[in-house]
Amino acid sequence: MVSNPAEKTRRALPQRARKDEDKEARRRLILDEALALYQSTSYADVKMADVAGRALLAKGTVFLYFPTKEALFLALLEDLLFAWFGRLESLLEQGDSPWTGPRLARTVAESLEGEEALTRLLALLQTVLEQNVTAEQLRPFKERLMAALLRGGALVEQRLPFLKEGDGPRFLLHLHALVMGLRQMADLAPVAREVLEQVPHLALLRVDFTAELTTALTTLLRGMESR
Amino acid sequence: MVSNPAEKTRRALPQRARKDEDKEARRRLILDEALALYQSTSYADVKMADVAGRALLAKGTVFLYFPTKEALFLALLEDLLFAWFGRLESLLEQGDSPWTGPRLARTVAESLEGEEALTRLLALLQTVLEQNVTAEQLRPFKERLMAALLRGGALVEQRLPFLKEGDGPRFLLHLHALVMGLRQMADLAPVAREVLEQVPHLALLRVDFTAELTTALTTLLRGMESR
DNA sequence: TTCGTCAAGTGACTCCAGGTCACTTGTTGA
DNA sequence: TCAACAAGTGACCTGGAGTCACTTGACGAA
Repeated sequence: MVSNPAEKTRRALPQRARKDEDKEARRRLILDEALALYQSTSYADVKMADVAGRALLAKGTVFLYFPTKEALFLALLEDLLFAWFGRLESLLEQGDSPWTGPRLARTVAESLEGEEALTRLLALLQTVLEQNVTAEQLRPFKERLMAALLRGGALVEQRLPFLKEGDGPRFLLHLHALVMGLRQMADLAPVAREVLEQVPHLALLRVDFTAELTTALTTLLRGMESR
Repeated sequence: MVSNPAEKTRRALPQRARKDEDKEARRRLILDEALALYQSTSYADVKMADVAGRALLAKGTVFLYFPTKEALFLALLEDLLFAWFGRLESLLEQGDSPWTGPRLARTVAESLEGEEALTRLLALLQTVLEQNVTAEQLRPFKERLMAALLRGGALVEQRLPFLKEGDGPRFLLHLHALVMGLRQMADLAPVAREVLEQVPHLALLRVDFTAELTTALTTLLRGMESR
C-alpha cells in the first residue's frame, strides 16, 4: 500500500465537485479504481469500500455516483466495450480493398488481446449486472450496443464482399458468444488453474484465447462464404 | 405456499440419513429444491435459507451436504450438464449412416431447448461458481468434462465423416461458447426484457435461442467441411 | 427391550458487504 | 462576508452466507 496513484488525480480536483466536468472526473476516478481492483481479483472480491478507499473517497460518495455495485460495473463494461468497438472500427477502416476472412478473423481476435477485463465483464452482464439495475440505467447501454452492432456489422460486410445483407451484425453476435465462452476456457480462476496443472491429461482443457478465437472466426466466415 | 412437493420425499425418508443411500436421497432433494428456485429467479435471488425451507430442513443441514452456495450450484450444474451430455450421446448414436452438418446442428440445438437452467449456470461457472470452491471440489467436475468432451467429440466425428481428427472436441468447445453467448442474448433478465419491449428499434437484439444456435452451428460445420 | 453412543440435524449467532441517511463542510454568488 | 445549498461523510442498518455448541434419532450391544 504505497503512494496511491489516485492521489494525484484527487489533488488536482477541488474537494467538492460542483461543476459537471469535475463530477465527470470524479466518476472516471471511481471507475478507474474499480477496474484496477477487478483486474487483479474477481467481481465478488471487489468491495465498494475498497473502491472508495483507493479513490480517497468515503463509501457514501461512491454511491452518490453509482446507485449500486452492479450499476458501477455496468458503467465500467460500457466504457471498455465501446472503447474496444471504437478501436475495432478504426482497424476495419484501414485500407479499402476487400479483405479475406482469415485476415478479418485475425484482426478481430488480436484486438481483444489484453482485454481480459472487458471479456470477463461481458460474461457477467446477463447473469449478474442486469440483476440489480433499473430499466433507465440499462436502456442507454442497449441503445449504444444496438448502434455499435449495426455500424460495426456494416463495416464487416463492406470488408468481406461475399457476406450477405445482415451477416455483419450476426457475425458480431456470434463473436460475442465465442468471446465469452473462450475466455471462460482460457482465463481460469486460480483454483481451476491449479486443478488443470495438477492433472496432466486435462491439458486439452487449457486454451489459448487468441489462437482459438482466430480459428473459430475463420471457420465461421468460411462457412458464410461457401453458402 | 401450499403443500410442498418436497414433503412426500421427505416423509419417505428417516429423520436422520445414516445410510449412504439416504444421504444421497437427501442430497438430491436439496439439489431439486435449489433447481426449482433457480428456475424461477436468479442465482443471487436463491437464498440458502429458502432452499433449506423448501426441503424441510434447517439451514445448517444444507451446509452439511454442500460446504458453500457455490459448491451447491456447481453440483447442480454438474448434474444438468452430464445428464444433457448423456441425452446428446444417445441422440448421436441413432442410425449409423453419416449425417449432414445441418442435421447435426439441428439435433444439438433442439436438445438444448428447455435447458435454460443448464445454460444459465454454464455462464456462471467461471465468473461465480469457481470463485468459492476448493480444488478438490472442482477436480472431479473437470475430469468428467474432459471425458465427456472426448467421448462426445468422437461421436460427432463419427457422424460427420468430413471432419478431421480433433474437430469433434473443438466443435463441442465452440458449441459451449455459442450456447453461453446466445443464451445471454435470448433469455433476458426482467429489466432487460422490459427495455427491449419499450424501444421498438431494439427488436434486433431479441434472439430466438434455438434458431440462432442452429444457424451458427450449421455455418461452423460448413466452414469445417469446405476446408 | 433397554440404553449408551455417536453422527445427523438444528437454529441462534457471528461476520461482513451493500446500501442509507442525518449530519458536516466546501463552494459560490449575492 | 456570509447564507444557502449541494457534495461529501461514516456510523448505522439490513440481510444473507456460513458456524458451532447443543439436541436428538438410529442402531447395535447387552
